[in-house]
Amino acid sequence: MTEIPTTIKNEKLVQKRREQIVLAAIKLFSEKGFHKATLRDLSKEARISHGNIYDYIGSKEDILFLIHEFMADLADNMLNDVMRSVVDPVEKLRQMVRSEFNLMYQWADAILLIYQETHILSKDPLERLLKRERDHIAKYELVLEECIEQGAFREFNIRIVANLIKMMIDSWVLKRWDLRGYANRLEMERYILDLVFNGLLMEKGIFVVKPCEDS
Amino acid sequence: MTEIPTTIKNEKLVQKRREQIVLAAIKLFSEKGFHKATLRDLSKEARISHGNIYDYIGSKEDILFLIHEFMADLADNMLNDVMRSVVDPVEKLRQMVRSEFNLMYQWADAILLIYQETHILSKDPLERLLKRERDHIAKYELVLEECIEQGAFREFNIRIVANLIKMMIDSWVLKRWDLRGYANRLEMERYILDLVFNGLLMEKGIFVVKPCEDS
Amino acid sequence: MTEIPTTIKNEKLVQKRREQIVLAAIKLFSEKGFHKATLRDLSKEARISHGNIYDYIGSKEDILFLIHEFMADLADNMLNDVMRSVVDPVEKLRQMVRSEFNLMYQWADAILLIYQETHILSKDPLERLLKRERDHIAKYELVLEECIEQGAFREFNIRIVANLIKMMIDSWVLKRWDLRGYANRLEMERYILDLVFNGLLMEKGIFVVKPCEDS
Amino acid sequence: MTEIPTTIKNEKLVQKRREQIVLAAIKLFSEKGFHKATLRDLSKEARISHGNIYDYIGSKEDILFLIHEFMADLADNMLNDVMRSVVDPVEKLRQMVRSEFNLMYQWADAILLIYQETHILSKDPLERLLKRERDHIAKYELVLEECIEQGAFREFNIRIVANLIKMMIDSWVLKRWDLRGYANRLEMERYILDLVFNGLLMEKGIFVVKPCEDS
DNA sequence: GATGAATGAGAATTCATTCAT
DNA sequence: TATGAATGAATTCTCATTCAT
Repeated sequence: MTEIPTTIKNEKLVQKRREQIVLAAIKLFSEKGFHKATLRDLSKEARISHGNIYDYIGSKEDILFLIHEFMADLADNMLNDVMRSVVDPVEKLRQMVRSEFNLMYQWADAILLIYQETHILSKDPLERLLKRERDHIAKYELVLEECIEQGAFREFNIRIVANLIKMMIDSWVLKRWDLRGYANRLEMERYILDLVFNGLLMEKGIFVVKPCEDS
Repeated sequence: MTEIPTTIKNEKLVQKRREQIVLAAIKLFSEKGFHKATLRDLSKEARISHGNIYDYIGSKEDILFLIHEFMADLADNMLNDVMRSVVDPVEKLRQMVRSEFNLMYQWADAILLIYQETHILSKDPLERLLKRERDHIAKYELVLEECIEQGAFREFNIRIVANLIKMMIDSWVLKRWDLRGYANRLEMERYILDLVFNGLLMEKGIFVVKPCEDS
Repeated sequence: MTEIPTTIKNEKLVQKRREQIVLAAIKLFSEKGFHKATLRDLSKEARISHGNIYDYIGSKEDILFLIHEFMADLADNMLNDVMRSVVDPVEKLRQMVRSEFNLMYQWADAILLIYQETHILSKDPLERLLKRERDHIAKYELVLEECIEQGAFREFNIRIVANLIKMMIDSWVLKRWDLRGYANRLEMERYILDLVFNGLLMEKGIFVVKPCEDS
Repeated sequence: MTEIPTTIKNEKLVQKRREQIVLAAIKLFSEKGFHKATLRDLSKEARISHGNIYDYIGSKEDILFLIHEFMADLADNMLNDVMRSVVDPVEKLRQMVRSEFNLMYQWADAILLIYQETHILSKDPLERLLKRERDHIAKYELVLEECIEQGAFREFNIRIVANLIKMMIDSWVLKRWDLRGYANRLEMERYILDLVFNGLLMEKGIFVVKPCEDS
């Protein structure tokens, strides 16, 4: 599925070494940033000789892509599990948010890295990455649609809501310095869901947000 | 206010040259990324000679900081204007969101840059940057508080909501590839406010988000 | 006769594998040059596994030496055949030139390679190589001597003429880009012999090349 | 005339530094070969910092091209001088050969280098190089033509003779190990001219080299 | 203040060679 | 014998930064 070139024939070994590389890279790149981390450091961290690394990747940039694939696989599995095991759509959404939080909590470094460094990728891998991100968001869209069909949610632009929800979850990573200490992970989940479900207004319909001509 | 060192006495000139540098840097860093853009390119773009740049900054990194200061100044002025000219807190919030969108629309590149590259900054300038970000969010907190006091909004963790709102606005830049084509800027403003104000649920209170023990 | 080390006992196998290697190397080195051609490519071309090559050679450099030995063997056999089968010395010379051309025509790549890359060899193998080149030229010297003794050729510095003749033949390879299209192989043979035998002057003796003090 | 890229604006300086580089390169590449000589060594030899070298060339390969240009300029000037100052065509040819020898004597290393390493050049510079070589040979062709017109030389394929003469001269460099000790430079000149003018045969026309069908 | 030539540390990458299986 | 994974020395080139003019 991944087309990163390798000269190694043993597939199992490729899998294993790449995981070594990815894990070491998440750690190192998070500490020093992608550019300041050298492949020499990385090879030490991954316990692979630095020449050998190039038997498993084509360039330093590829590692960024591998990190994303790694995370995307985790996220896919996770959401698929939830979507399979929960029936009620609103509850499903709730569980998805919770799982996403769980994942993010464990892999905060990797997720931040993805936000910060993947713009470095060249056209092709970048497109693949965006495609996978898109597919991820699409799972939320699916559930939102079910919520609306079931009559629990009012009509809304589904894609936008899906993205906004994902964004709010990610804010836990992107704004950690400003949020930590003000809520723990569980509260944060709750706040987000509460906001998304109920909004801020005291009374429904009091404040109608009208279409507005530009200033 | 800025402590970036300069050997130049004429303050006006410093101001002017630094703006040249910042504007050129936003363009260049956005196109190529901070690391791939060289100071040679930058000096060409800024129409300042190569060596002369170092009379106005101490290091390449400083430019990142200057970009943030530049943007933060713009944002401050903007929000201050709104807060001064509007009385009703809910309306004030609405106008703030709109202004923020306006700014972001014009400076999308710079904002993305700040998300992606400022992690490079070393401790001191990074702390100053975070402080300014904090102050920016604090303005939203202020208004949210007013909304609650006035009885328009229910009680909520203000800091979190403020961050979530800012995050949703920024999603327009961070997820542009997934949102563009699904809403224009004005619709996006509306969607966000609608979501924040009213939530998704058909009927208020139907779905109570309970505190939840962890899984 | 060749002292390139090998760990392999079976001599026939050594012979066979080395020929695989030499033929692949001529092709590859000619296409890419000695340095840009990697042993990985070579092993693919030679259909020998990467590591196995080192059971038949000691270093990449050795391959260059093997190529020369291979060519020198061919050339020796060829000249020996001619020298054995022709009696008249002038005719013998003529046939030698022709055979040399024939060989060169088939192995142009290898001969060019030898001119271009053997300077890489280290002292010992280089000396052996030069020795064999010397022996090759010596065969021409032998025949030239016969021609003079027989009274067909006038006295001349034999070694120099022998080298000049060989050089002219090789020019077909060394200057192919400038000669191809101006003469085919057969004409070229004829031109060279004509020049060597008759010179350019209309009338014998008109232009005496005098010993000359330097400018 | 040379399109090798430079970031330096002062043309005189470019000229000067490039000469430093070329002279150092001839020495170093001759000693170690193009590939084994590192740019670090070169920079030391040329007394230019190794970063600075890249302000005058685009890549290591370019140096090879510069060497050829340098030599070709020398050769052009030299031949032009002779052709301008001598009238009699046969004498002109003689002087050209002598001058060529002179040049080769001083720059033997560079000429060998050109034979051995320029095949490394990529398409474009290689074509330019071959063009200049062609132009060089063409000067001999011109003079040969005059010799024929004047009735001194018999008809012959001019391009081929021109190349053969040049080749014989170069043999002094290409086969130095086999010729040195057998003739000094002045004798060598004489031998070549004698051979080219008079041929080897005792009597003119005794041995007619016939067109020959292939074997 | 401005210019642009010079410096040199540093990094990714390649590949001949080794060696366990 | 053969395979192919692993090693690590070595090298080109880049570019932030300095400094003489």
